[in-house]
Amino acid sequence: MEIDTRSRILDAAENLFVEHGLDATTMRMITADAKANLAAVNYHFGSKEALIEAVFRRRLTWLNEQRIAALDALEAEAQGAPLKPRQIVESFFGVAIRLAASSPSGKTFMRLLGRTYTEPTEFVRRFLAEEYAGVIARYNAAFFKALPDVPKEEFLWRFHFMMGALSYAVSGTDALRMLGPIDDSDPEALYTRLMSFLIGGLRAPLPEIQSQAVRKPRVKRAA
Amino acid sequence: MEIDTRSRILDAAENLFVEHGLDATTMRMITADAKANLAAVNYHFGSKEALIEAVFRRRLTWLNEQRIAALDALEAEAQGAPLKPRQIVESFFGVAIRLAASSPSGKTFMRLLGRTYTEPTEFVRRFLAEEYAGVIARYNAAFFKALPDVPKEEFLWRFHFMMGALSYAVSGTDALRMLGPIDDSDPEALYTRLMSFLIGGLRAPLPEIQSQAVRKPRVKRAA
DNA sequence: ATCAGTTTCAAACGAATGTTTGAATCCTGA
DNA sequence: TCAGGATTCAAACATTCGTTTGAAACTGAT
Repeated sequence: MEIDTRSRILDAAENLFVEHGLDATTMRMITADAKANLAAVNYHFGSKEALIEAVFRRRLTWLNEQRIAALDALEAEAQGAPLKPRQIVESFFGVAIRLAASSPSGKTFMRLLGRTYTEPTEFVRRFLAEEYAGVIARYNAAFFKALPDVPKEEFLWRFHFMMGALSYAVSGTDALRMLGPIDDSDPEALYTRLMSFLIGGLRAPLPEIQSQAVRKPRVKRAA
Repeated sequence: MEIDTRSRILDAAENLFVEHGLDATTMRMITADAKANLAAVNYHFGSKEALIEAVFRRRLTWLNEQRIAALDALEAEAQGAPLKPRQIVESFFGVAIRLAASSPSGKTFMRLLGRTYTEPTEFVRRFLAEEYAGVIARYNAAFFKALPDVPKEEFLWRFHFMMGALSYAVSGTDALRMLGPIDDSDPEALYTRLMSFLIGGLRAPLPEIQSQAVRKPRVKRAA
């Protein structure tokens, strides 16, 4: 037994959460996989909820730091000029895809994360929002600077759609496999494929929304 | 009490499944909401799993029949000529969006469905795949006829990405709300927004995948 | 070698789960 | 009107869940 019990539990939990979901993964499954006693989770983490939070925080904090750093680097290089939308998208989603591609456990985590956005469990959503608040604010500002003509609401929706595509991209190809024979062994290819799709969606002509309120000035092309 | 117990249970279960997830929704919550006795679910459906299956089948069968019908209508009108990719996408995703927009319970169901694609529960995935098999085959054929130059694998990936965007589009704006103030009250606007995004993604330039195998002849534009 | 602090362990806890039971009640057709 | 099947009901079933407990085992510094 090389690694300490705490880390073994984190790893085992991460894998089991992806495979069975948060609720369906029991303490007994986790401790059995981690070759630890049943009481070990409560001893090291306090509760199952605290363990879930620890599993997410371990990776998510790092992930969002990387995103901020990527944006910092881009903005430093641009010296005050607006970034290209493509650069912004690539820095945000690229970090995620690369994490998924870097290691089996990274992929495991990204699958878990993608699924959790829509998970209705209250406390998970709460600290997810909390963990994301800073990053979103930064990227929002960068996008508004890059595309001042695009209404903020339109961009938010597209960002939301992009998150959905990312989620499915990493969230396992189980659903995809039922559509036909698929090769998902090449992470680099996945990155390229997803990026093309995301940029295509982002740059699509803005729809003409028939709003109940006064119509905003129309912009034909997003970027 | 107008409606019969069986229907009341189906409606209550559908709502609760969206709000709390499949596992976290208990028989006691369902029967309480449906104003029925605890034993009623087992009496009318046999088990909780059978109830879940019934909840999905009630809507999903109808949904996919609509999709087939929409495709039939388009192909009849085209008289053997290939359809435009935009038509195909609109007929597949449009049916889903319209169901979500048609009624509160329709929206409820679409949110549930979107979340379930990535749900790891074995038996749910199995009959989901089974229910989708026919539709996917039809749409695959239509797409290949419309875009014979696009490698089937590329299209499958983009279809997968589009499903992700659809999922997030309907799967509640809980996640979206944490990004900023959002108005999701207008289903028509959502339909238009999502369509623009999907078509933009579908028509994006094909990525140049550096495959390990022999490179397929490259096509610069998908459609 | 001793001992305080940390970690592991087997066992049990109460609460909540899906399901079953058998009697009570409702409804319908003869 | 009344028998008989369909439905509802309160109660209990066996399991399983996350958590707690108190003793045993281990660890490293004095």
